[in-house]
Amino acid sequence: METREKILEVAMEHFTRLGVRYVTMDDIARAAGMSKKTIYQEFKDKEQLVFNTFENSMRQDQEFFTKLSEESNGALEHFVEISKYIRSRFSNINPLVFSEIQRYYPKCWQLFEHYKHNCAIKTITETIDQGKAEGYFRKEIDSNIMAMIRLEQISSTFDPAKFPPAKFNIIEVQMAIMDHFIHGLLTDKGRELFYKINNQD
DNA sequence: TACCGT
DNA sequence: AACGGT
Repeated sequence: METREKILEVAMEHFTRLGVRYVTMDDIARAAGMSKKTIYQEFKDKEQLVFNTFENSMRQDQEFFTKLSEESNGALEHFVEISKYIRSRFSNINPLVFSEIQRYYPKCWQLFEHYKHNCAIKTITETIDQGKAEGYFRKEIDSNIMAMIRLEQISSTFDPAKFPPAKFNIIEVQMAIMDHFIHGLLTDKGRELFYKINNQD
């Protein structure tokens, strides 16, 4: 594997599991089996490593979502698949990582914000529109407003002031909100399919 | 790996 | 004292 990719992979695993500030450059060098010098040849400083690590991971997520929407059999299945992905993806993430990045790595946080406003809202809006056309989602709802609400819901689960990790399991909160959100969109026909999808596995 | 500055 | 950076 390429040196740079190896570093990004090790860094992502460490940052998400233990927290960005807790993990030192020495830790990453040791885990990647290389010297710090090698890391600093690829990345200017820790801030850049953090930025590139999350940038890389978001790119991978984006690729996954694109593939998912190409393969999906409709908007509702798509939402359910995304829900599964989120569950697996976030089960290993220390929920404190996001507030940590917001506070100490503002450039990296801006990357998240940029993604939210330029990609995520568009993708969710399109999926809701598709579900309407398929007759699974209510036509009277405003797709764009619901997409924005959905993003705010997801963001809120990572805010320790709203859902303290000591009291709440983030994955459970995510799943509860997702279920509630989808029910708000569904037509009778959609609800029928939704129950069918949920009971098949 | 040892070391320095913060 | 610990950690980023050389």
